[in-house]
Amino acid sequence: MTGPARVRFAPSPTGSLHVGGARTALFNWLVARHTGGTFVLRMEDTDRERSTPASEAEILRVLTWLGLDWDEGPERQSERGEVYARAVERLREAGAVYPAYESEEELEAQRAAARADKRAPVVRGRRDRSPEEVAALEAEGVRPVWRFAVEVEGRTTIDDYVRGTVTFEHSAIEDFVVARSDGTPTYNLAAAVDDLEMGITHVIRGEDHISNTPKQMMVMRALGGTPPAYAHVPLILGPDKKRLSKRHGAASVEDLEEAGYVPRAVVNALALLGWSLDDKTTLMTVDELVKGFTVGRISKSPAVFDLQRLTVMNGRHMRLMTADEFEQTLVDYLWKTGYIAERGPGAEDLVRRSAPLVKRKLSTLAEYDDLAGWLFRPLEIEPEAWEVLTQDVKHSIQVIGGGLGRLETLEEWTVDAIKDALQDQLHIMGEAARDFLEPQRIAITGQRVSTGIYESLALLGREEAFRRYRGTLGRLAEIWAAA
RNA sequence: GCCCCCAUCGUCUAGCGGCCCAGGACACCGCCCUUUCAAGGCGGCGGCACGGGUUCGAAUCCCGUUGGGGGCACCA
Repeated sequence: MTGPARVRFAPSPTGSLHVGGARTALFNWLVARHTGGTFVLRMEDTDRERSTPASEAEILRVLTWLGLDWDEGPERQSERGEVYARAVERLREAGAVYPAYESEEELEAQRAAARADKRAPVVRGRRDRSPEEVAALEAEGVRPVWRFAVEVEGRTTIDDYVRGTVTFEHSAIEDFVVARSDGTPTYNLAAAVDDLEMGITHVIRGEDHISNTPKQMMVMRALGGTPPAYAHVPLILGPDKKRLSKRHGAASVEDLEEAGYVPRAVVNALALLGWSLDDKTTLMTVDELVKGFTVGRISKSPAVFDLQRLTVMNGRHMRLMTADEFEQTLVDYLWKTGYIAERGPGAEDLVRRSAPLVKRKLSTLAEYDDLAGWLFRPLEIEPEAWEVLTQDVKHSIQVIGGGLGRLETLEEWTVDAIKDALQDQLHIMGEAARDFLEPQRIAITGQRVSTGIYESLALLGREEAFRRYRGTLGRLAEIWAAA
């Protein structure tokens, strides 16, 4: 593949953007950017029943979130009725299509017969009706569909970038419908006409479309055009090896966004589903992907989508962000999910100040609350943490009291000063670090797992830290007294 | 039933006849580092679906079997 490519992403706006669709969009976008070409966005909304403006808006929003910008469009097939009508007219003049009046029952009978006969279930209408016969049917009010007259002999061969040469015998291809009885175009007509008219050079799409490809090629050729190059990419599967769908959990890009994944990680993970740069590279920036992406390295076999892999990659990408970038990403996410709003004034500031404490520890933005949630509420010791303290009440009181006593002597309240003081104190008391520091953590955060202890104390401020220390000591003292 | 495609560790993959008694990543299991959890470092476990060919030589080529996926609408 050399020179600037004109590629397109052509989703049907009938729902949110799926992981599989997103990857198709990404591959197309990468080819456009890699070759300095053009990325065209086209809405395949000829199905008026299922297509919705809301779905289209959501797809555009998600593509933007992923950073996949388009150069042309969105074109809408629903607005190109005349283009398709003209194409059908040309096909008619060329004798490539014919009006078919067969009833649903007749078609079903044809298919059933073929099946019983162990033949391909192809449907062919009668191409040789006399003008009188047609006139009679029309008089009865029967509206025909227009079918493509597939050559019965021969074959159509796709030269596919990922699959190599794929051949379809015409005998197994039915006379597919090109225009419905109400005059509207079908997918195979509209897609072929658009790919031709929009000057698409490379069609990169899911493997589920491969059996449509010979039909679309026939339409293009009947129209006097030359089909583009094709690359049919393998599908993305769920853990059960079935095509990825909603029932597998997070299957749409929107789900991933809500679950706290960042665009660059999603893009990286998506690119690596069915594509690889070499035998080693896994963590890649968008720029590196653009630079290294080629269709030639797309794999042939379907890939299982592994959320755990994405999660690891997400953590790595977040750690690679600058402090400011991460802070802003976190704040944006927590506003979007309502987290900050629910916590009222001052919450954003607290999130910003705690951002450095969680940057190295998060693998998704949604985990923020697990580590830092304690900052937003009065001390509240979780049961498992309380159990740790009450296993040896006396020891807990000594250690926490020792920590507090030492901290009270501090003149300046900084991370370094706090760290030095507590480290020194644990040595004086002859305690193992773990035995000494875990109670301190629980005393102020109420959690066994949280942001770092020194940083947490510093962030909390002297006064609030002491209040929490004393609160915990008080509760422990009550138990000690009762015992 | 018919047509098309695919087949390397649990998962994502490298491999396009000798560099491979198969390399990397995630997961898993140890160890190190360490204030918990992580992160990071080191090591381990683990795979060429099966059967025939072709070849001096096959994960790589051919055939078959098995398994998996996709398609078969006046849906896209």
